[in-house]
Amino acid sequence: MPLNIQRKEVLTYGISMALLLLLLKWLEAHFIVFNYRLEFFVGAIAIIFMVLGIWLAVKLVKPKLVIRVVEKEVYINNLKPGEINQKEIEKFGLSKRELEVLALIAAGLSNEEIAGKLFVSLNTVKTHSSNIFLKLDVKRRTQAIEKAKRLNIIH
Amino acid sequence: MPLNIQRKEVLTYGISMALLLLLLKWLEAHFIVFNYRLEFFVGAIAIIFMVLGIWLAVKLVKPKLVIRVVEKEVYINNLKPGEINQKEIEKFGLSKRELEVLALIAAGLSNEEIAGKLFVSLNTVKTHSSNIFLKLDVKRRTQAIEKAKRLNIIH
DNA sequence: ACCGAAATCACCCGAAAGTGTGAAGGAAAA
DNA sequence: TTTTCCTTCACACTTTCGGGTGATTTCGGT
Repeated sequence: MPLNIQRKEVLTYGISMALLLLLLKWLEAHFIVFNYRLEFFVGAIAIIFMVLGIWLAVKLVKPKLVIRVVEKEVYINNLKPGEINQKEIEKFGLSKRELEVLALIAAGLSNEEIAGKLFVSLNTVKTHSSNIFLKLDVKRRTQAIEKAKRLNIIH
Repeated sequence: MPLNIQRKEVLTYGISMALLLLLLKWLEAHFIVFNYRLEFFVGAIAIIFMVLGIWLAVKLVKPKLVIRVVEKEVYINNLKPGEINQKEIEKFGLSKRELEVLALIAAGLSNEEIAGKLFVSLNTVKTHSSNIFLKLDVKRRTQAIEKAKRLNIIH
């Protein structure tokens, strides 16, 4: 139990103590104390000093610290994993179809496979990918993948 | 000052109080108390109850609750970003040079650019990348990127 | 000293990717 | 209604990629 007793508080306590003893002396001198039963007198003293003790302790004892550690999950980039950055997409003006193609490119599909999956011709996929590269300002599909992943345009 | 007085503690205090009063009675009954001066007796009572009060207060003062929020970074896959999975690399038997080439492929470089960066010929880079595709069991560089990133072989 | 893996390079060929241009239909906006 | 954008497709052409084969050098381990 760490007691952080400061000089000022001790002084206050000392003065209180002295005053109480003075009162005691006065009571003894005037024989008033013996008008009451000894138990009552002792009980009063006990209560007074106990209250004083409680007051002292509450005043001076450093509050107990209970540290409750709460873990807060923090995602890097303010983005939950797998979340896409809509603002970046709008910034580059990528259309819905172009995003589909971009995602499939990043998945490692060839243009022909993409064409098959989207039910369009190979030439269409080529056009889309060319437009993607233009809008993203890249030269190759691998660069497009890198940039798109870095900017959270695709997961 | 919030006092959190619990039933058990109050009981303990009550018993202590009763014992003390019993002691007092006994002392009074045996007239031992009057062998000493009244001030000493009262002082003893005062000190005892003050200590009791202090003890009570210290015991019962509600501990101050401090909530400490610890930010915990959350990563997918138990791997820190940029951390690589050495076991996967060994599983595929990728050499050091092949890893370099793989990283540059994933960075979006062309074979020629990789050759320039590694001070080797274009044919060497082609050989490396072919071996990479064989070891990773993929057909294209984009597939290699996808697989390598998924398995944390590269960042 | 020898072996095997790694790294280097060359050449050829076919496949895939990317460029440029043009065009047509449809939907939404001005 | 006109314009703009999206989507679709074609064709020709260039570049890059990837497979196959073979060769040389270097380096660590037995």
